Amino acid sequence: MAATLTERRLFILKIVIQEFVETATPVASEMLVRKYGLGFSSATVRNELATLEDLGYLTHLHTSAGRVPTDAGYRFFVENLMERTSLSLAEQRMIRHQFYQVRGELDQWIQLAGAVLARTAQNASLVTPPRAEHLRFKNLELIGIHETMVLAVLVFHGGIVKQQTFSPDTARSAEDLRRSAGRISDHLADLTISQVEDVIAHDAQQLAPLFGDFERGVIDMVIHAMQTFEEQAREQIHSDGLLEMLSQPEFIPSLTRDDAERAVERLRRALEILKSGRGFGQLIPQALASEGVQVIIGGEHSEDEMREYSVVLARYGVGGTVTGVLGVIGPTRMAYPRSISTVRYISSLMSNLLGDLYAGETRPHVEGGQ
Amino acid sequence: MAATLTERRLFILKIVIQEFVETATPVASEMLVRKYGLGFSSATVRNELATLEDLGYLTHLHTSAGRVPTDAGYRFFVENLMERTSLSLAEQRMIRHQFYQVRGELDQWIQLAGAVLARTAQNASLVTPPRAEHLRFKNLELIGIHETMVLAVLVFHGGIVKQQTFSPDTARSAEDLRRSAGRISDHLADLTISQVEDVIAHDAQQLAPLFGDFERGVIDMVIHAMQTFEEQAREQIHSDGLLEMLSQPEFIPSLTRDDAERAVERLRRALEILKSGRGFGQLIPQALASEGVQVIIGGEHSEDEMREYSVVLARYGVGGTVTGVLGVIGPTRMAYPRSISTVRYISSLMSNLLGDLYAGETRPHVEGGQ
DNA sequence: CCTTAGCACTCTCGTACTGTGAGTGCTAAA
DNA sequence: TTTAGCACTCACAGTACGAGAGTGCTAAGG
Repeated sequence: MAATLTERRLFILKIVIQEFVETATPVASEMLVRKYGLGFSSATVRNELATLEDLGYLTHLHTSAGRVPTDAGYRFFVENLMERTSLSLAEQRMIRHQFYQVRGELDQWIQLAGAVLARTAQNASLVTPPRAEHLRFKNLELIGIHETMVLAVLVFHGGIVKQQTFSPDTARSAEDLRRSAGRISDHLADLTISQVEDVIAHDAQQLAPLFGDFERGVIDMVIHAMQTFEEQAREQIHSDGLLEMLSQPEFIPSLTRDDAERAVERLRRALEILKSGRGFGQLIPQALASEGVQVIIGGEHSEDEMREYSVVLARYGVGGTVTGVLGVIGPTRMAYPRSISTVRYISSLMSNLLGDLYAGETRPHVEGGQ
Repeated sequence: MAATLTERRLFILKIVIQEFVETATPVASEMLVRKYGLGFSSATVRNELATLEDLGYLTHLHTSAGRVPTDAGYRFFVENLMERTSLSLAEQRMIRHQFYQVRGELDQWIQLAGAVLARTAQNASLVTPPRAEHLRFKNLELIGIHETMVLAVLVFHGGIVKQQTFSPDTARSAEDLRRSAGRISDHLADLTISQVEDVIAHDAQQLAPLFGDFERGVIDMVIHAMQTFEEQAREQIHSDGLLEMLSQPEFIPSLTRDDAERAVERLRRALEILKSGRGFGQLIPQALASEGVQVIIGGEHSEDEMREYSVVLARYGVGGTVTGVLGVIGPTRMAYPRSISTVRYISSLMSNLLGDLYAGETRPHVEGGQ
């Protein structure tokens, strides 16, 4: 039972997994011998395969089919067998160039990160916007659109901007609006929601002369906007690369009836997972609390719907304050080395970009730097 | 040959289409007689069906299958047979309520419009943001994030906001930034891109004393930002409701082999169409130039990839200046009355909402108004 | 002339059966 | 310990067949 993992067995396990990842078909003993010019016969390989199966790293779908890695097999591969590579310098340069094209536009970074992850890892990707735990107010601008409509531009620390229109009870001049905005900005500068609420609650008397009905209304709106914005931010997950993932063989039905049916079902499920974000909901906070690249393989997920998928995640951001999560999701049969190096590279790239937005924070250096 | 369209034939055509839209299975003569209590036999119906087939409104997949509408059949139905309904008041109220929840947030309107269209019409939806043909500058705000990083908030007419960060060569105080922003805002107010360019090119001498290197740099950035923003806006198509569309029977494979395969293929195609926006690219400008609800059915599309789909589109917006397009896309077997009334309602709702943002423009009144 | 009952014909769909090929597991010998 | 040999298993594709649905046509009836 308790067979040992000889050098040869490790090697066979490794090539079985690599082979399966590449071809998506169960791998046979004979084939390994031929393709890799192994110095021993297929019967020997079969014996080894049987042992690896006993150890739980491989399985059989049915008696006369080739071997397929189990989740445990992938886990072992990721932990002990695969070589840690980096993206090629050419790829790195190309990616950096794309980010350079949209310099200065945070929203675009996120979109681009998703697109690049998907294309590079040939799987779906997910990116959450970088967010501080709590929004910190920085500045408010009020711009009259017409007599009864005002555009409020709220700026928060970290270059986060939110716009919101509202119609005040009484018309106000541009000058009035500017003054009001200035007064409010001065008083709320650098505060979080709860601090804003505190200030308003406690200093009501002192503020009364400065803040009329209009200003009170605006502040209420600011609080409301910050609250909903924080809530949205917590849940917001950009996903991309659906098509890339769907071009994986798992989703391309062979000619047999039930496989086609299963493929459609898988497809629909995958869609639901990506669209709703259910399935990796809990993964995000978990990843936010970790360092380095996280890999969650198939059955290791806590949700059933995810047990056919693996996720490669990494935190990115500056220091411990403004962070987001990005990663790749795909079938458990995934090119882990590539996914991992992609996620690692993009996350450090994004960290660097964000670093430029924040002064005085520690700034990790990206491989092959910018 | 040149058979006439008697009252009875029209009625039969109508119920055939309604039946097929509802059940997604070819409709048989016997079944019509039973279900609709027709006063004549199935043989008679068969004769009539044959005539309608001669006229090009129906087809046969093979000899012994029920009738299926052709594109021409749907077209005739939409034009002459279907009764124009409106969404129920309850639905209208529910939808208005949802929009009320996100009042003041233009981005959310678009997202919500897409979601509501999809859910109500049970198909995919597409929405382009409302855009003026040309951005018109309104206001610029410069906010220092730290010594070497400045956040620029550009506000355009129509409440459109764009943010952009950049790092100036030399550090500047908050007061400096405000003054620069003010000067630039004053000079560029209400201008389009080309006008901005003109001003800069022609008034170089006069402006020289006011605008130093820093201001020139900022203005260049503003021009660049406006350009890319306009380009992006032209191409931007939000789509939603992929899942709703995919729950249509067209995408749910029956148990037969080739059908399953075809379903997967359809699915993949649909995805590509929605993701890339190819396929209805030309439809958008076309819809922008038209009034009312446009229906494009199957083979009427100019692209082959779209010939299995129908699109129901409408322009929305204020006057002729700030407009967008929204609509529904799904299999040609579509509940046209419902899709059309949904699109009609949402488009007038969006027009109304936008109307509040623009003073002095004509403002069409939405059914059951807000 | 329109309607309809009757019936033959066509085509799909599901099932059952079969041969083939790939690949394993085991055994016995080297 | 390795390996040749072989029986065994199982998916897969092709074929055949019966059942069922629905049409188209024809001939009779109003």
